[in-house]
Amino acid sequence: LDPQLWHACAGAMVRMPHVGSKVIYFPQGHAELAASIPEFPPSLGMACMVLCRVLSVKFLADAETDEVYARIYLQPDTNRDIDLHDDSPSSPPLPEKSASFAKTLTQSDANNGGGFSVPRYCAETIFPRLDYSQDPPVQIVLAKDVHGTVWKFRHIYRGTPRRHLLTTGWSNFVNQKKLVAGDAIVFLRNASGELCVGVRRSTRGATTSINASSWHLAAATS
Amino acid sequence: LDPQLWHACAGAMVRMPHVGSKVIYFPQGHAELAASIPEFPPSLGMACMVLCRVLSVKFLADAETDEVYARIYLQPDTNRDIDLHDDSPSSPPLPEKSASFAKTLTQSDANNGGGFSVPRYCAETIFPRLDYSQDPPVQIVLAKDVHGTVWKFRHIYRGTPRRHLLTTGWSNFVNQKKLVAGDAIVFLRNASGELCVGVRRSTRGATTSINASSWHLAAATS
DNA sequence: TTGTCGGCCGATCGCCGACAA
DNA sequence: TTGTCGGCGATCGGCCGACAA
Repeated sequence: LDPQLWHACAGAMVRMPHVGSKVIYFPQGHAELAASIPEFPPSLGMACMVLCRVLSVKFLADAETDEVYARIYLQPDTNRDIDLHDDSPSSPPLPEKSASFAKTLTQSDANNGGGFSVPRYCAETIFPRLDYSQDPPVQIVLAKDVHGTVWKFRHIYRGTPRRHLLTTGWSNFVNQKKLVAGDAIVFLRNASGELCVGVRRSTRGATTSINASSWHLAAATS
Repeated sequence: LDPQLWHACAGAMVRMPHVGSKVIYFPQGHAELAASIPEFPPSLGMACMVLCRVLSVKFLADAETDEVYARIYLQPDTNRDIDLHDDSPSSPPLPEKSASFAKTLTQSDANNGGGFSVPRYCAETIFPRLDYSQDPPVQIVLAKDVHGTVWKFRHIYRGTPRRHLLTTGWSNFVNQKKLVAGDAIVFLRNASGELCVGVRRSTRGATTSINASSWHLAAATS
């Protein structure tokens, strides 16, 4: 899974810690977010926070919903003094600028009767160059999702006044991904120049839950 | 799950042992059918057959495919002499006669474009009585599947020459159950007079596999 | 008796520009 | 610039009897 696509789907608010950096783990905060109560090793005691080292970070996406998440392995750190200034706890903006664009789906976008209204900025900076000498200008656009699956869209520039639209292929995408108005779609041109597409679901209904049983604290010899 | 519907779906070849009866369990035969190798308790040794008592028999149907199967608990029997004559190892034909009819789906039945051609015998003996004074005779038929879900079909007697057909509702049933030509459908009128419907999938592709991990031999104190 | 086919009609899908926010 | 709407043409689902096996 492309880290840039992952970050574009997660949104700009999300910063992930680097491997080797120090973080503070809050068991209670984790427990409150988890769908079921995670089991903590008794050695941890009832500490409200645990200073940890990040052993590994894996960027993942749910196979069904495409929702992105990360699996982070933590090791309790023996160094008791909480001095986080020497570590950069959050990842800096990615060095390679990858153009991305997110749009929340309108009712018309999500209606199965129609297509997708592409904001001009997205069409001109993210999509492949369109040949405006045609009338109307049309092209087929291919985009990879988080699983590597390629989706095909007909991209046309038409109407009065002129606007960019995705028509054929869009309806299929909406149905397969079960998108509804309010969900967001992310288009991104990654470092290799490939067009990618991701989704960011609206939080209505609190569908996002953390599977507590998949969480483990690395056993610390301390 | 109605035992009569279960037997109708399983077919006439399938006979199930009664609770309390003696059976011979063949570990190797079981292992060859199972998807993964079942683990046998070491106390069993390498016996090629084990004389057992039937502790319980539960008639079940797969939640996804509707395929019927049974969960049977066995207890190794201390009585070493293999004299099965006093026990009736297989269930006799069910005492209450419940009319049932099975038909293998033709290409036309499975085509999404069409309906289901009901053999006359099935329509006249299994289906609810049709009012032939109408022109054409039509009725709505309700049928319960193995999960208790009720399916609705339009049953009409029309055409020249006249024949029984299921039209509206049939296509939906075929799609939901993922039926293809070669699969069989079972109609049955159970003891309570309710119409039931089951499926018996063709064995092409050997989709039926036994989940070995769900099998256990009752620990015998012997 | 019943499996397959072509006809046909209505529903739905989805592409379109008009219009207005 | 772009969200929503009504129009409308193409496609598809599905009901029908004809016909033959």
